[in-house]
Amino acid sequence: MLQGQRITGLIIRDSRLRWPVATDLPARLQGRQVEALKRRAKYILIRLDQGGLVWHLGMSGSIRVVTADSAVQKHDHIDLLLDSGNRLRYNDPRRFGCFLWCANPSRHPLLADLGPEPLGPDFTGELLYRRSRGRRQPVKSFIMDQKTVVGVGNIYASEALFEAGILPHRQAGRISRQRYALLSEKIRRVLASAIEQGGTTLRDFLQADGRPGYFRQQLAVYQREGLACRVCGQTVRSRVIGQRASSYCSHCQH
DNA sequence: CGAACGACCTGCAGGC
DNA sequence: TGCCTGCAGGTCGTTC
Repeated sequence: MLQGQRITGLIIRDSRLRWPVATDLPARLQGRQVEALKRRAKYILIRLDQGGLVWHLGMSGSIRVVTADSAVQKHDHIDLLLDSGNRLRYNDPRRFGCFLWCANPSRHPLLADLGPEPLGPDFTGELLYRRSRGRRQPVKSFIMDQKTVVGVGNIYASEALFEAGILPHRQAGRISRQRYALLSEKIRRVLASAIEQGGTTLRDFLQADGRPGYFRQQLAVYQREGLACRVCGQTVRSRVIGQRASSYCSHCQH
């Protein structure tokens, strides 16, 4: 339990992340008490008795709970020392994450324009429909835009569009209210299912406990280009949309 | 304003 | 075997 613990120190081994870790962070954090732990989109927000932290794991970051004598591994960037004697050790091979101090983490500018949580009550088909009017961009780009809804990355966007029977390159502004109702439902279902299975392991991604995620086994189109669609048998196709590989079944999706 | 796209970075796969 | 290239991912910042 992190809440209630006091921070006894911070070790910065490698400050190179998306933004350099501030050199005054150890001094700022020393002696602070953790008041609350929250999440918004993929940001971890830690409220302290004075200020707090905005922490993002990028795509390859992980945190493990270790003790002082645990061997340091490649890409271990930061240790957050706690008065329990444990440490939170942050490892991030690709350095896409960040570790930022903020006077009020939940009001950090990075969070200002984020759309609703996909599993929360504010995310509806009606919202997708309204926000998409007049938009000419592909629907896949639209749902991957964090201003539309947070948390829908390339894998889950591809899968949800397949489940909803919508072609990824279809113009967002030309999709009906009814189809967006279905799409919002599928986005929720796909994300909930992926979370249940511990995420999707591609190459080197692992869960916090070191086990792989098992959602990969039920991917319908993502990274299945050239293979038979699991529903109709037709070959899964792929094209680049918004600089991202996007696979789909042209028989099941319209 | 929306939209497109480059940039960041490393590990891995594939080709030679 | 070893080198080189290309790709993958999340999301900000810049440019059109």
